[in-house]
Amino acid sequence: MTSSAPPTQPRRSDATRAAILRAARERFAADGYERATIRAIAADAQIDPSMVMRYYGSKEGLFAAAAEFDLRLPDLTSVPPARLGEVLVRHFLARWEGDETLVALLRAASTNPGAAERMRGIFANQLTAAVATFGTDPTLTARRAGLVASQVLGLAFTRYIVRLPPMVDTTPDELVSWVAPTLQRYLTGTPPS
Amino acid sequence: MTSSAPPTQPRRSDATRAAILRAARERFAADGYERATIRAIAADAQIDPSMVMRYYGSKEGLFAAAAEFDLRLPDLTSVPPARLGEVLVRHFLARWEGDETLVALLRAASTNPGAAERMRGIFANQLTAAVATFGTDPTLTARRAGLVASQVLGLAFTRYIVRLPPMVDTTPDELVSWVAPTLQRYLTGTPPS
DNA sequence: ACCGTATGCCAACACTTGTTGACACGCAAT
DNA sequence: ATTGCGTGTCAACAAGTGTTGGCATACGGT
Repeated sequence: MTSSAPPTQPRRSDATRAAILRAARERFAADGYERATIRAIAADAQIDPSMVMRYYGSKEGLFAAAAEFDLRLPDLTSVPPARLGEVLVRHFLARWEGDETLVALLRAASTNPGAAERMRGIFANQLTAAVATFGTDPTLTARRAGLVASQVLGLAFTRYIVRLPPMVDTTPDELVSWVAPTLQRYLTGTPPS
Repeated sequence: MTSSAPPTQPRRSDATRAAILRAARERFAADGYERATIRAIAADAQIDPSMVMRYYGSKEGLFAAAAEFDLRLPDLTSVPPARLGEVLVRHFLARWEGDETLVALLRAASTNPGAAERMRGIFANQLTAAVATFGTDPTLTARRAGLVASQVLGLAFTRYIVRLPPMVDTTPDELVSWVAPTLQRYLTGTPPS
């Protein structure tokens, strides 16, 4: 997402590349890595399967391009410490509802080692970095971030992947008010004995 | 798991059937539904692929048999209400570490609609039923159960599927003490405004 | 001993997969 | 007009998939 490309002049095939990427994200999000076939993606993008290979090299390469993702975490230092949990849940929910890339990554991460590795990278780097910005015991930072990830990914998993009815039917606002205190404690709570 | 079969007399092929089921669970847990091939499962069980078809009908049938699962939730009415969260996390962790069936189901549920449906059934029925045993507002029971599922499945997802390092390295006891208060609030906490 | 049946293996089918190479068209520069 | 190259289509390959039918063998009941 939002790649800052070097000032290469636009190619005539940019529209096709974008169509492929869009179709790929949809299919990966809906079907997972293995069920999303290059033929189906090409059909959605209304081009020939061989174009996918030419522009992205392989299925793995296509997925790597389609699963580029930035959590776009806000600057947590400018957030009132007591509202960290609320801000985080709300941000994650908005990020998920508005961009299916993360759902694609989530689905694929269950079965594709490369996707799992990327997911690990995203949360280990971006989330842990954000948690580290406000000064708590540095030895606990990784664990706090991991716990936050567990609740936030569990929320996404039950709501967007498994689609548990109570999690699908609940409004984002209600989810925020239930889950925010959890993240708040994971982030700033005193470690249990 | 632990199926209570009618008193049919033991077949000579029971050992083979069991070997297939064991290999299937391992493969489904390690690779997910689509990457776990019948040929690989048969090779693990040291029999011919056609035997799998004869005894389980199809790959879907094999998965259905291999993913039979009971959460074995304890009787929550005999638990001190203040310790419900702790008891639940500990139970889930133990259940996961000791039986790879749930991991198989979890992996498969990401890409296989049937597996997702089964996962929904398990949590909608077994967990919701357990939550309903202690009397809270019945209109909130499903939501409470859903929230518990989100945290518990997120724990499993980050620890066993994506394998986020901080979640893998943390001992079960530490996880319990962090997560128990979360479940406790989801189960018995007053609903937020 | 005989016979029906359960158990197992082998070979093959029909299909889908990712991937590749050859060939046609159209644009831009010379 | 001609050359080169980017863009696109078509057909095909090799490998792997779930699945099926036929055939051998060994067991259990009579």
